Amino acid sequence: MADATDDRLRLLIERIERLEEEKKGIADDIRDVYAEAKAVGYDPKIMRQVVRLRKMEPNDRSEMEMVLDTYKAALGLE
Amino acid sequence: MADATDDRLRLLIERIERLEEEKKGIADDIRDVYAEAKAVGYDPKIMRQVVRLRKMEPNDRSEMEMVLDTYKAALGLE
Amino acid sequence: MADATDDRLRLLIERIERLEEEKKGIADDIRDVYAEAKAVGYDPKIMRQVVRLRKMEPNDRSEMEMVLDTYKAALGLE
Amino acid sequence: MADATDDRLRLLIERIERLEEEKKGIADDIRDVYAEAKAVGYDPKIMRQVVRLRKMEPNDRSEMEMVLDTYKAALGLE
DNA sequence: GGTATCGAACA
DNA sequence: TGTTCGATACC
Repeated sequence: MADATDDRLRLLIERIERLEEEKKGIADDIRDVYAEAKAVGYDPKIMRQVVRLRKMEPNDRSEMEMVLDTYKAALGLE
Repeated sequence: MADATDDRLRLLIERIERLEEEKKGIADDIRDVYAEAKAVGYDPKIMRQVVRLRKMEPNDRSEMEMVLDTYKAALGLE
Repeated sequence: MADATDDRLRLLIERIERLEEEKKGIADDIRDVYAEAKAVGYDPKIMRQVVRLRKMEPNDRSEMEMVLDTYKAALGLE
Repeated sequence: MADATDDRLRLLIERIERLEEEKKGIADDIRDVYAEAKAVGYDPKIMRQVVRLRKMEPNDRSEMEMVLDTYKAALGLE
């Protein structure tokens, strides 16, 4: 016999489950876009890197790329 | 000088970015629900286990729990 | 023209790479043990759960299992 | 009363646990090296990128970097 | 190979 | 402590 506490927990869990379904739906959409991009010749893996770079502040990105170049030079990478 | 190919890539990337924003919004909502649950005394970590269990087929779940109990007994867990 | 600073960075990187190789070797060993267990009929996924449970303090574990049972009851799981 | 089957499972689990301890020890060592590098002014996050790049085949890396530059140009990233 | 979960690193 | 990020496990 479910009491009030049980119901409160159940409602929270059900809200989470609904949200997780929505999230999964969107994740599927994203996957579809990558698949579509791949089908017309783009490299999904590199697209993911681009998305990551675009998320950064421009200043942070150029700063980061500058330091990265320094390290690569120090290690004979390229 | 952006050509048609550039635009196609850009459009794909922008679709992905919009979807990722939506996904993040929902992830934030989920986090909020767990925080709310924690605030009223529930344990978020255990709630996550429950969510996972509820995702499984009932038969699979009881099968899994039976085997787990067997292993625990074999190892003196509990 | 590598200077002293370059060398310092390189040495740090190389130490990390050696350690990562060792780590990978051990990860491979672990995977092999799970594969061996599976070959004689054990379920690797459930074994991982057992390993996780054994890592916990006995008090924490029984506490956690008690709460989990409560939640499951509240949600009609089992 | 533990039978032979119990013992076999126990031995497998214990082998895994020993290996996981070793693995954790090495992970700690790696963390220490990054901390040491940070203490003398290097950026651990970028060091991790360098380690990742050095893991790739040189050909794969330059190929990847070339495509990445193309995409960045197409998107006005720098 | 890709995604989701988990634990560690950092603020 | 809480969030973010990388590593790991599962599909």
